[in-house]
Amino acid sequence: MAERVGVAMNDESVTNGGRAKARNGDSRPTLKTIAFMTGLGVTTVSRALKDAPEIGEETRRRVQLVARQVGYRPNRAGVRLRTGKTNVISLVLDTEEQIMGFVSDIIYGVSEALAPTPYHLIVTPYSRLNDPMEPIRYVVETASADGIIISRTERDDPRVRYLMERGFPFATHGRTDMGVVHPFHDFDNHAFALEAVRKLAELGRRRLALLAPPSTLAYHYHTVNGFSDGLIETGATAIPFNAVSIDGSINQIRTRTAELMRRKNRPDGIVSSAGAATLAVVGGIEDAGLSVGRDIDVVSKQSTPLLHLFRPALLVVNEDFRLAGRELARSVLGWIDGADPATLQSLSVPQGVKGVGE
Amino acid sequence: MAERVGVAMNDESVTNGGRAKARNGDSRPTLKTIAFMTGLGVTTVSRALKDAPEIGEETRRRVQLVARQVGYRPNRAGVRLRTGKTNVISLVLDTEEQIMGFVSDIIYGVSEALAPTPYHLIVTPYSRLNDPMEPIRYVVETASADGIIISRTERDDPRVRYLMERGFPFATHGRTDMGVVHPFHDFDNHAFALEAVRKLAELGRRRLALLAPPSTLAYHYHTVNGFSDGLIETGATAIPFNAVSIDGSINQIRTRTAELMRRKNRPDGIVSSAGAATLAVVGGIEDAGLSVGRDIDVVSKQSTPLLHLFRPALLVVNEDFRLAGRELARSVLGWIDGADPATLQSLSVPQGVKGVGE
DNA sequence: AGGTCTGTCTGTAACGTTACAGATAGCTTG
DNA sequence: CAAGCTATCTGTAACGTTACAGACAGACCT
Repeated sequence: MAERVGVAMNDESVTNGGRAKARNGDSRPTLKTIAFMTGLGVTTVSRALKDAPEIGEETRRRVQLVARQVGYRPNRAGVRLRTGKTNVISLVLDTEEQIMGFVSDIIYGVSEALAPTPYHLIVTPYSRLNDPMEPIRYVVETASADGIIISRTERDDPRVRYLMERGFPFATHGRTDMGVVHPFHDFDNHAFALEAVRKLAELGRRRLALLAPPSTLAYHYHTVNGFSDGLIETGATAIPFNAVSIDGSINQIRTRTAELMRRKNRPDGIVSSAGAATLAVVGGIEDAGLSVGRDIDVVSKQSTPLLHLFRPALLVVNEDFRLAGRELARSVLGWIDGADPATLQSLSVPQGVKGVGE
Repeated sequence: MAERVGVAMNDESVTNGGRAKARNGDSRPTLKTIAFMTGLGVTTVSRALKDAPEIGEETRRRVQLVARQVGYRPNRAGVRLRTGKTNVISLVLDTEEQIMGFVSDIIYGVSEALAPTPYHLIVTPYSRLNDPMEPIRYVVETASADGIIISRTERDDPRVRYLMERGFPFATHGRTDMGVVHPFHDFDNHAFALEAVRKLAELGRRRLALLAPPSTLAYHYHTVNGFSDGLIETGATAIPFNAVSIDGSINQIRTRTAELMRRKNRPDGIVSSAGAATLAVVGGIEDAGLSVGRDIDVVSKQSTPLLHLFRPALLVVNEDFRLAGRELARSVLGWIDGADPATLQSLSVPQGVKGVGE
């Protein structure tokens, strides 16, 4: 048996005057409810709640008090229909993405940044095997979000071009190389690869291989360039990894690594751009009868501090994806709020190569 | 320079008659656009598009053709405001969740199931350190979704109680033990633990420890019961794990395991309920100077087939979280569509304990 | 012929919000 | 004292959709 709840109201069906028309207790309060309770017009209530200038101080306080009392929350559909503002950020994710939970870290990071705002996070999936433009077009055409966060950014990314043309707010995880200014957050992969090579050189390693991101992605180039710069600086030699990237399957990476390690001129140092891939690399090394830390050293990025449990001799550089999520969210929100995109770019600098326990 | 697009329309500001009022080419088409183009009323168009019965066959086809041509997509805000239907499913996630990407797998699974529907997925984060009811209340009170997916289900879960009372559609990841019928998807953790014990017994292991889920969660009990049943069946002995669950930190689990392994009556078999935790367990075992496969065997659940790369001797049982996501989505959608909740429960059966390469 | 039914189609109102264009009252100003 | 200002507050209309209550024609009965 339901208790009688709420304030008694004259639910007159006045169609034109409208002042007294209001819902009774059961459904959630609207502006009309508060208007009725305070004896004000809905317009006044609406403005009072958003601190508009032409509202009397006392009225404002009264309205806000009542609104708090009845637990008023603006109806998103109403706002959205009227203003076109969705209060939604769309995170576009590739469902082919492999293993290891950096995706959840990004999501949590974005959520964290969105929590104190009225924005909701909606996940828009796609498969990179199909058309990567499709989800972007969908969001823009149906205006289902106020901003978009993109990952797997390419050097010349059609999604970025499309969104720039339309002036639709977005931020990319990873920089592009298109000569256009847009918000992004990126990890400094050049610095990562450079420091990795330095570390390996320091350990006396001279023949280095790089397991890079797929060449379609922007940060492939940063990584490769950092690696090259490191080779030049240290005088070490590059041993090419045979047609495989961190996007390869576990088994593929493992096999290719084993092949590589059985060659005469095998590497004595490897730089790996992803934690999960590194597990496969180590598997391949050991398949070839060799041992990490003795025959070879491996420097790997990792997003979760687990690799040392695997092989204590591994060297790691941490990449914080939760931070990335936060920064990306801050960037899109900034753009939506009208900030200059040039000020919404951030780079996360690696904190150095670490051994076990460091 | 923008091309001239779209059909020329008389944008008369007829306020009452209304038939001819329509937008010109730039913004997205609405029912009014199609009504104008076909010469029909908006109501007719609306009904024709949803295959309502009282629309003539030819009219229906004509409307649908035009709609397709102009790329009509219903305005979500309009629908939502009018009908109260949000076409949104909320996935409520704990941001304290540790490591390893099973969260992304669930998200991808849910996305997959939602893709062919008009539903969007919104991620509603919370911290289990604060009030777990808060996100649920928020979604229900603001009617910001048509259905909710809950994880970290407890045996007697207040969220389930709350939602049942209000008849709000939801599905839980994990069963409850509350005597109420509600949709869920669960992995058969009883079977997992039972099979794990059997396998260990088969290998001659007699003193078994269990690293269980935290006792707040429903599947803690399934796991513990399966483990117990296995002990009874095989006559093996339980060695209690000292106050630690898979929710513990990596270091905590590692330390506790090492302590355990240094005791006189140390276990010669361990069952672990989570892949990430298992890495720590193995770390602890080796800290104590012992070796997996020789001094002890470990059976672990894993969501991503990576553990064998870590220690080939590990035994694993796979849990498919993408499948879980799909099933959870199907369950909520089913409830929303009015299906009997009793038919929306599913259990995923472990596919057996596997060694390397199996 | 008059009535009723059926198959199609129709306009109006409403969901909750905000932009806009006033309205009112009290004050100041010339 | 009229005119103008300022500080507050107001109602109406519109965003795009669907529920509802018809309206109209033609067919079918009696």
